[in-house]
Amino acid sequence: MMIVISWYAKIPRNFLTSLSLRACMCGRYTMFAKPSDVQQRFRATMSAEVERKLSTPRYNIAPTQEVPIITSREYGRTVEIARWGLIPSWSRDASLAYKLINARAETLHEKPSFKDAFRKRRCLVVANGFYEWKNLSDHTSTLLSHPPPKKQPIYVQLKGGGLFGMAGLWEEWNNPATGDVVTTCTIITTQPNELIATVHHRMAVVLTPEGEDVWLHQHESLESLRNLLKPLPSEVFEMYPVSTRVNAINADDASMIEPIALSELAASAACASSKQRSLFS
DNA sequence: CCAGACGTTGTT
DNA sequence: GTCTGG
DNA sequence: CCAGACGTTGTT
DNA sequence: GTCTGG
Repeated sequence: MMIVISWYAKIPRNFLTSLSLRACMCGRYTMFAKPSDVQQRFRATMSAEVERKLSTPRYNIAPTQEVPIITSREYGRTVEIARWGLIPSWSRDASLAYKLINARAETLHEKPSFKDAFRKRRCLVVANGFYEWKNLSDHTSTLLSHPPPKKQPIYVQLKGGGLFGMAGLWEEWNNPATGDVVTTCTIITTQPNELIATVHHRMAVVLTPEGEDVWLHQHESLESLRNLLKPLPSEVFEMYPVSTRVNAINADDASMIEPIALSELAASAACASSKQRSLFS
């Protein structure tokens, strides 16, 4: 903490106020609702196996892991399980997957990796909330000799903590090595609303229930689909800092989303502008 | 035509 | 599969 | 997203 | 630094 204070003293005021804090979107999220709540919220059916997998609440879902998605089938909506990280059907191997955890809304209609899935395989990625990491170290590092890298994880959810669907795409890939069919998915990102813009320049596309209906409808015009890929207003979200324990891949329990005490906000409190700091209270 | 890439994030 | 680069 | 690895040869 | 794994 003493070190943090000494940095603060060295940073020119105008520099501090122009500091833009950065973090990443959609690299980690939560889904801890009961299977029956998922069914009800999305009017979807699920197999016994899916129900079994959803019965474990998740507070730290990471790329490459199995996640629940909502797809639209001839017989209605279903909850299915997909691996997070899209593998296009034409991939020779699975190496692209770790790169394709997000798809940019602005360009997905023209990218070879997403184009076909955008037309034919849209889905909802079911979530209770997601994490962002505020990077508090980059600009200050040019002024200070040895600043320790500081990142503050922030949890974002709908006010009240309700379930929501993120716009996603899914694919089936045939693994030539094993013959297995692998179902994968990706989460679409777009420009942020004002609240999330204080943290980062991208955000996941969260749909309204009405938007979900359009997104999952099989024969929508590409234009009306693209119109859905916009940020929901700031007013529907709330966010707060959480423990860095979420950094550890294997940490996964309800304490991940507990607000941490202001006294634990060392670096973020020291570096954040007053406007950004107000978000913590 | 064939060969080769096919992506996002953040950081600089 | 589909697009870009040569 | 963060954490952790980052390699080959030969031997078992 | 960059890639893979979770």
